[in-house]
Amino acid sequence: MPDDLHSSSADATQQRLLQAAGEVFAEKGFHAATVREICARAGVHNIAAINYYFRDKENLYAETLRFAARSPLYENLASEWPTSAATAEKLRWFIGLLVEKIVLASRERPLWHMQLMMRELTQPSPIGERIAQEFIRPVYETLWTILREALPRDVSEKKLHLISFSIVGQCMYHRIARHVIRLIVGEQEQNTYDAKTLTEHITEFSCRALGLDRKKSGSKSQVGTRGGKR
Amino acid sequence: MPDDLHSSSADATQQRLLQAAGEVFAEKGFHAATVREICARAGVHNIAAINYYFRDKENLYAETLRFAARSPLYENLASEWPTSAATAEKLRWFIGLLVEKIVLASRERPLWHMQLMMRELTQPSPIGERIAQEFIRPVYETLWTILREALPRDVSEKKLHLISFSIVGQCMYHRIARHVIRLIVGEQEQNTYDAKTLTEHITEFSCRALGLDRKKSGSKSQVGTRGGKR
DNA sequence: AAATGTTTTAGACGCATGTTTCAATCGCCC
DNA sequence: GGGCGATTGAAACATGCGTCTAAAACATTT
Repeated sequence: MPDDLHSSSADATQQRLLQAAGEVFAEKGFHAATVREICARAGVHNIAAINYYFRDKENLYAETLRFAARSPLYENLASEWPTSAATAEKLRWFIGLLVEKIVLASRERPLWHMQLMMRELTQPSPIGERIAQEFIRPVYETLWTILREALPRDVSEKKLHLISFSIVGQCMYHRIARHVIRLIVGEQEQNTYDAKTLTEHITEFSCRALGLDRKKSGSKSQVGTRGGKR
Repeated sequence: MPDDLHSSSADATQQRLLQAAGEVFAEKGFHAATVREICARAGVHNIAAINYYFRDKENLYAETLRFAARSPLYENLASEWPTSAATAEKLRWFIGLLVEKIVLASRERPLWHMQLMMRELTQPSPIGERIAQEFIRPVYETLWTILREALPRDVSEKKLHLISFSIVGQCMYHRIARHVIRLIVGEQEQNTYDAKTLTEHITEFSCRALGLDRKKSGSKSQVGTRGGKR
């Protein structure tokens, strides 16, 4: 028999605890989550392990949040920037990133990462406030850069803020209010809201609102509301 | 001395408990809220009052949610419908209603009503799931009616859903992510986001996206992104 | 094989929670 | 004024929580 058969071999219990804690915290929140349930889901038979590996429950929570913050979103924001593309295409790239990395559960990463982060963003706790702030800032700064380039110079900073909230709000709503959306359209249709569909819709909606053409970086638009089938 | 001077005269302790419970539940959530803090904030010196007037903590929570659901939003949705106005004006009326009654704290009603409702909508609990569902349904049905009239007939139902989520998402984001917004623009600027400002921006943004004119119920639009100061 | 540092186990601890109990008090009607 | 239901008061209850302690089991090195 292979020597890595017994349960606690390669996958250190510390990492299993972090994984399980992330899931439970994301589902139930800090207070409703119990260390006993976390240990049970991690397959750890004793609850003292949390105090052994992590100091206490609060530190465990902060650690899971730190882990979730190390998302691939960061690297994408920094590296894969399409510098040469038209402004409308940059906006599509940004919206696609938000939808793919935050809104929808990606196959590469477990879904509790962004669930937990959203929880901290909508209801910040003293424990993870800082972490969540440092997570969300670069997102808006990236969007600002794109919008500054896309819009006329005389657009006020306040208007720019409102526009960015309109765009980010559209994206985030599909994660934050996913229970409401499921209620309205049913689980079946919600499953058809994949990354491509949402990105296409929100980009189209926003570009028309801003008068951005999809081909060049001009500021005039061509309208005509034909949604059609998809 | 007047006979209604003592603290527990006209304002029944039951109502003070409901009010206090609503505030605490809205701020901290069901689990983090304690009956002792609720009683303290209500000025009730003994904690058994909660089990006396309301059966238990869960029922108290459901009762506060029921109270919050009886919002003036309902009456407005049913009665003050501007039937004769242009479709763009109907959309502005709807957005204005959402912003005023849900997003911003109105003077007429305490702010915990919608705080609590948003909490239940974003993270539904078995206790209040039904109440929250019955609250949000009419909102979307009203928006559907407006959009159906405003958009061409060949717009698919799925597209209509996506559009409605784009509009509602823009509005709700200012309540759900108000901590993020405060972080981004600062508390000072956030205070300038009054009902009029938000309604105007979201209406303009959405009407342009849909190609709706602001005067007639036509489907052509006139663009030119001039934000300017407000 | 012995020693040493690391991890796991079992159990108990103190504390805060929601709930219950029962007596005391108040308001009101006959 | 006495009787009586409704309300309030104070204390105690059981339970579940996060944390701690100390010994056992394990792994690794000497």
